[in-house]
Amino acid sequence: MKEIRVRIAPSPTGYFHVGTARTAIFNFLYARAKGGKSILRIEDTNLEKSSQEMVDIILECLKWLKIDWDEGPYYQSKRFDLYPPYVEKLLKEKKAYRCFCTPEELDSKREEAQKNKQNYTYDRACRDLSEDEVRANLKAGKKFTVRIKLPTGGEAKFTDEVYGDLTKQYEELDDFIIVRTDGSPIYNFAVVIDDIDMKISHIIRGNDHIANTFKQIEIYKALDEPLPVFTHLPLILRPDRSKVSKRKGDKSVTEYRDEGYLPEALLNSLALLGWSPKDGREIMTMEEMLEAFDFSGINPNNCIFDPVKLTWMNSQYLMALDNHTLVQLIAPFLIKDDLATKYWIETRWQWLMRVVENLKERCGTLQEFADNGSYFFKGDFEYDPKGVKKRFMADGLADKLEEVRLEFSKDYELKKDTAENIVREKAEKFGLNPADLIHPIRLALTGRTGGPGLFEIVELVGHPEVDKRLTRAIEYIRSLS
RNA sequence: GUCCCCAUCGUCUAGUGGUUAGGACUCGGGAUUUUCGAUCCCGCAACAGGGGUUCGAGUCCCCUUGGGGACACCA
Repeated sequence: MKEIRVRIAPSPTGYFHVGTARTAIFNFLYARAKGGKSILRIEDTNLEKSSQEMVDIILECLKWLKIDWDEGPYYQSKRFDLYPPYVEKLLKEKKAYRCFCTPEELDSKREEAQKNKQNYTYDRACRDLSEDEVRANLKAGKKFTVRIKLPTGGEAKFTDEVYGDLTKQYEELDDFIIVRTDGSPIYNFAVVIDDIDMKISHIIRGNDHIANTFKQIEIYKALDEPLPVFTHLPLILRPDRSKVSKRKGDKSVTEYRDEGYLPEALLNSLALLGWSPKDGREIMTMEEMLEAFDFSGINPNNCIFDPVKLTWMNSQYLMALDNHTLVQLIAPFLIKDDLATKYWIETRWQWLMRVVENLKERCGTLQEFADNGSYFFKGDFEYDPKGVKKRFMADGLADKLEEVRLEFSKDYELKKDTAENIVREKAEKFGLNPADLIHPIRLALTGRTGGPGLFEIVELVGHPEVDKRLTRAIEYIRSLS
């Protein structure tokens, strides 16, 4: 049996969006699941926009998602010498021809067609030039492109793994250009030659390439090359059902990363767009996905990526992480938000692991550890106004808190059990429910109305700081009346 | 405009002629908890419309509608 070879072929224009990532994931999964090879090829054919910087982003994102490849990265732009022999062959066999039409001529014809609401196709003006005419034009130094010669009737067809039999009338296709005036290959041509050269057996890409596929199979045919297996994936659309784009503010993979999503969660979410395992599992490791992966399970309709579900999935992954890893992962966020320094984090690792333990089931992203737990690092927060109304207004609260503070200050260790005993005893003494004391203390210690258990917070924030924060709150409450 | 494709809860989906149309996220309710969250339980919510075919259509065919994509010497 023929070796299975797929390619991951991003183009370094724009940015690395979730659609590109999803296509990469499916290629990767297919190659791995079937014991094939994956090839990374950067499609940077003659585009001023493509830069090393954009290429680096692609590489970075793939690595972050842990999608690796067996060969490459190859750069299309560095393979220009690969194409001429194929062009020669097509020309010699009269399966392609030189076109001397100028861009201006073509543009005006296209405009004309559009004005008349006609569908524009190239009029094949140069298709049947005699050899003498061609020679004369060449001698006169006329610039030319190379166009492929397509049948003028009948239908082009191929079988897609997801969409089934696809057909298109040849009248709808024109003798499209394969080589530019400057000798460089057009995308559709370069892709086919590269795929042939790299012995790609399966082409897996977005369904926005279906129209290209009709053109590309003509090149394979003209070259007498066997067709690869085509698999077109449904597209990922924006919530308004239009195409994902940078301009409209759609997030790139790097943005998801920077907001604190885990690569495993993003990958898992993306793999579940258009595909689902037979048993309906959702949270799956790469190994589980590989085991269950099967193209017959691909749903042909386009879909919308739901960031809310991604956050849910991310939180599931977050909760499953061990505390050590979690501290490692949140460290950059703490530093970025100026909550801690690298050195400080290193010295307080054990303590951070306990903090993280208390925060992990309350966070959807890594960023939220910094957001929701900022009071573990800084005491100069504002009190939540709603909380103040609800929790700081009880009669005589300041005096009661002062008593708690004094009792707390007697024990320098201030473990959570001690703190809990003190609060409960005081509540009983005051004739209050423990909650009536717990909530104001939480607000005093964190500025917030929710969060981890109060006594865990007391222990983690620690004695002198707890005292300081209670003092500040007591003063604040007194200033209210 | 032309061509191609698609159509099950708001979203992601299961379903391949006979199902109370299932699951997940979101949302609502309950249990639990010092709060929030997590967890568990319950609930709201869909076969776009119309014709066929068939004893029987979410499932097959046609039309309509809706949506998407492609129409470059871009990739």
